[in-house]
Amino acid sequence: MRPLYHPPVSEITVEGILYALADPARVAILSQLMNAECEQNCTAFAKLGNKKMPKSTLSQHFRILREAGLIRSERVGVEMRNRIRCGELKGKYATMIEAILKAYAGQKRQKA
Amino acid sequence: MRPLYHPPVSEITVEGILYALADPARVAILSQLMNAECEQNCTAFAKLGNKKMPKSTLSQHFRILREAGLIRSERVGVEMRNRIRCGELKGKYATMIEAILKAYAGQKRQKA
DNA sequence: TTAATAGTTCAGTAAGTATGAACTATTGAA
DNA sequence: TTCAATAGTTCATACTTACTGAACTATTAA
Repeated sequence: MRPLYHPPVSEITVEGILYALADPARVAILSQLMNAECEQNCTAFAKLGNKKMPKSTLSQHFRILREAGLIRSERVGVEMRNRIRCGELKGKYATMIEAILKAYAGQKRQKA
Repeated sequence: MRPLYHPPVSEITVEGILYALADPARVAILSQLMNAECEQNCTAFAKLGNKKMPKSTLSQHFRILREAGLIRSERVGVEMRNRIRCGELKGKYATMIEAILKAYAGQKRQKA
């Protein structure tokens, strides 16, 4: 099992972040991680938006979020703890990410 | 030649916009359209970011921006005039789009 | 008509995505 | 230890999507 790659802040790009967030499932994950205010394991997201997701798919979503520089994953015992890279993203990308999450939230509210 | 499709505001989605803007070429187009403050034809973008782009590729980029609801294209004589759907996007998505363009601009400045 | 301009569409290939199945890593018994 | 359970990761394959040269469409003008 290859070690998880976390890009340094200097390698994080706007297009990488947008690519990662162009999928509602990944935005839902990020959103939940943000609200949780604490790290969560992957299984906490097994069913997002009333549809259950295969764990392989979920794993890919986490990889993409991780490699975009949005989250940090760390193994603790049998599980993988994920948390937002808040401190590192602040300043450069915080405004954009917040605006995206807010727009998604507004859209979700409107559909309901 | 099939008629160009412009989604109504109700069909514009956050994920669609993010997908469209997850490509630097398309962001460059949108950015230039925004700064131009007037409509521009496609050829105005033939070389973005110091690399010339095949016109078929450019055409696809415009189609994606159009179908995401970000721009409106209209034939005028032989050329196709493109402009941002400013008024329609205001309120719902303006903040997000501005934040994205600003983040891209910051990134570009830093690379230079 | 014919040519020029400005794209659009098609076709083929290349690259990316989703997911079941198999595998890895860790913990906790028996 | 060995076995099972838990929590993912990686692989293989099918499927979808993107890039781009070539062919086509639409408009204008000579």
